[in-house]
Amino acid sequence: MKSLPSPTKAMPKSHSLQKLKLTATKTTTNKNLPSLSQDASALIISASDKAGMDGIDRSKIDAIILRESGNSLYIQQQKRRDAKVNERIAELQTKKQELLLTRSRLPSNPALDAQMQSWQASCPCRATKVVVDMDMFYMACELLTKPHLDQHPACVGKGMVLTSNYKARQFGVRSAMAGFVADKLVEELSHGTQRLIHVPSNFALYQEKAKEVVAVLKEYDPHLKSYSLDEAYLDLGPYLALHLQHYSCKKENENENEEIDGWKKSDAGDLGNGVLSALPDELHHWIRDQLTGSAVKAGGAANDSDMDIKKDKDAQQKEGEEEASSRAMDDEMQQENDMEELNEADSSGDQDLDGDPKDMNVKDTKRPHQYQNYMKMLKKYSVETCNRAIQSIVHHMRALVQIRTGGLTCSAGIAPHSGLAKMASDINKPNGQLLVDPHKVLEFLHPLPVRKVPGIGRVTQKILQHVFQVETVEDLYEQRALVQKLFKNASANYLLKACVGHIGTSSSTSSDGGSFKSFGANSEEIEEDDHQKGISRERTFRPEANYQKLQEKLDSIADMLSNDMVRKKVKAHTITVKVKLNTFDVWSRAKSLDRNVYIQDADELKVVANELFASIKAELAVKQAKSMKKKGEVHDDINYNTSGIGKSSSSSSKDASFVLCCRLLGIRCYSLEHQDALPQQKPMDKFLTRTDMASAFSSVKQGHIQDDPEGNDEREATQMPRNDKHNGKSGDAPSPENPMKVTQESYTCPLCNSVIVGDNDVLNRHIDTCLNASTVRQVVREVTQSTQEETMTTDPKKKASQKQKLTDFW
DNA sequence: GGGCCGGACTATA
DNA sequence: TTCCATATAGTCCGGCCC
Ligand SMILES: Cc1cn([C@H]2C[C@H](O)[C@@H](COP(=O)(O)OP(=O)(O)OP(=O)(O)O)O2)c(=O)[nH]c1=O
Ligand SMILES: [Mg+2]
Repeated sequence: MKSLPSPTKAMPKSHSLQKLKLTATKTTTNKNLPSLSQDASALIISASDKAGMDGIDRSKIDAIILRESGNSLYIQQQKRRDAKVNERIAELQTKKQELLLTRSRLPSNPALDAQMQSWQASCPCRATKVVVDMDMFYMACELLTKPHLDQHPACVGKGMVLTSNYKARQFGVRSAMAGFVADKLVEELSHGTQRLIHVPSNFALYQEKAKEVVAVLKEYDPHLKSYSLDEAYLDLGPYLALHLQHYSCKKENENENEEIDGWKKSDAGDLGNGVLSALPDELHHWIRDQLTGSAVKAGGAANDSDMDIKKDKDAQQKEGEEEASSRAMDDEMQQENDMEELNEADSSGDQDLDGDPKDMNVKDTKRPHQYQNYMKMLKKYSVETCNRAIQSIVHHMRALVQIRTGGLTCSAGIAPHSGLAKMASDINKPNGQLLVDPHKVLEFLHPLPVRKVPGIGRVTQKILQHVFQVETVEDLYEQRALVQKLFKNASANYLLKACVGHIGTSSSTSSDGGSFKSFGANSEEIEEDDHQKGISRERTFRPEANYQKLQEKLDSIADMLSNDMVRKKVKAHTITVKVKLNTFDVWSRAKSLDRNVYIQDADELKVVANELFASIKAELAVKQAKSMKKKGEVHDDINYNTSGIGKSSSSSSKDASFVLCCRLLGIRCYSLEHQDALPQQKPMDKFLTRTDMASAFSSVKQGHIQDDPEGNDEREATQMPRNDKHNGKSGDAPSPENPMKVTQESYTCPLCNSVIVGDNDVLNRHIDTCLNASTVRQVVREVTQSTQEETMTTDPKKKASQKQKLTDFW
């Protein structure tokens, strides 16, 4: 029912929007689930409205997607997920009613409004933050050598669409879509006229091209941040300042800049005289050298003495020319200052010149005074002048990217805040750019659908829509009082800041648990902890139920991950194993090693991973046992117990044993530390044993080129007899998995796998026994684990005790 | 009450 | 027939320990 309002198209330059304003009360009465589309499709399909200028009816696209998706296990899982979201929405609606009581809206909160005012006021007075986003990146890289492909709808990725060209987008084909669905879209919507071409992904190529792009961009901002291959966040403040300085020296077109003279003279003096007639290229080279020159110094210092940067401050200062600071001076920073001192924002920062302790104490290490100086310089020029200049600079920059990469185009957003720039970069998407005037932030922002705000995804959007009747950012602003009350701190703050344009770093949301996190803001603030937080590997495969085979897969993943860690020279303190059942339900279990214990070795990783995997299996068994007991009995239908655990094959006998059937396994490591920063500590060497064979992997390495995320490679898969229902359980080996089918009236306990003869009562009694054995979990763990003699483990003691229990239990 | 953990969720490319 | 990925990161909350 009620389909989501078709997302607005790629927002043409003019911000004509379509906010269906549902004024006033509207839902005061319907307490629960007003009009939540039980369809689930709301959360599942569409909702994206990417830049793919489509010429085809959106409803047709959605219809095909829905039809092709059918009622697959995947879709079923999506619906379960959607149902949970609906529950949350219902809860929020209730809370909202409690808050509102009879009122239609909350009274304004002066404190809140003041706070928002300050956020708004902290907006940098010039738009210098730039976000560069490559156009259909992967595809564009492929088109470089296969330009003919662009004449047809095409995409990168086989099983999954990683990205697509515009011809394909017209048919609704977009990122993260299943390949077969994409095929159908093209076939049907072109009336059989065209077929979607799939290009295998080639990460090495994308990385290579990305490197070329970054090389160009760094000439404009040596401190740029890029969070993915196709995106970069830069702050052209310094560049812009030097650029303007040059021209103002050249001709006095700007009256406003008097005080700035000091700067001009000292820094660009020579340029002012000798490069007056510098061509754009020469000017660029000069500025580039100015920036990179200092960047090198600053960068080096920063990297080396991460912790002592504060001390370096003096040193840096005397240098005078280094401006590494550009990074440090960030929206976020300003914001923080504003928060505490609720003033300034503009002109100030003089004090900073002499290491101000207060600023320092806050995590922020280096306080780029230099950066502030550049910003001060910019203020000497009118907003219009700055806008014009930076537009031109960015235009040249994009052209340079295209030239240096042999044809790749990109789009850019320019704004006073990185988040805004990010949003702006999407608007003139194919090979275009857009600047958000510092004075017209809200005019740009408010008409946009909230989904456009980085950090607000499908779920948050749905919540905002159904609980607050919020469609656009302006609607969100209007609901600020309620938003503040119903969302958790971090989330509420993020949303509130966002609706007044203060979009930098993000966070996550979801009011009662979720969270939305955004990405690094612009060039600074976050910078300091740019160290990797986690590293992981996961693999999807044809659903497999044989535990041993699954263990082998897990081991292989551990090998890959270990290699990655060795390459990156990091060790992990916490390991988590992720499992996706054939039902698409995901489970994970984590374990932190003993204090100060970090691992990297493949074999050690395998031990921990297997342990965790076993524990997942055990817990799922318990889960099934409980649900089974609750339901009163074991039946042989395809019970969809969300745990996704199917009972073993035997379709005839009432077999309660469960078979953990997964379609994906993954290992994630976090709490990372650089190996060199760790004391040699090899605690409990005796347990680590390690037959050195691990070193075998160290060889080769083609430089961690990310694997192809696009589902099916050519991994055997595809073929395989697959007997009807219940994916075939091959003749399981000795593993406890598929207990030989038992004759009628006998059950197999999902916990201990022992065969129980008797009726349901008997079975339930037995299950109770198993469940009551508080040690079940550990037991199972031990069992599966025991196979790996030499269990290293970080807790030899605990291990021992478990072993004890194990023997007791059994 | 602070800090660490673990597990579920959300988000982005 | 086939038949929905991979890698990273941040938030929130309940538990547990001290
Ligand atoms: C969105 C998305 C992108 N990607 C990859 C493929 C994309 O080419 C690359 C960059 O993502 P995007 O910038 O989101 O998309 P794009 O560059 O292909 O197209 P656009 O012109 O709209 O910017 O990241 C994925 O692998 N999975 C995803 O879910
Ligand atoms: Mg892109």
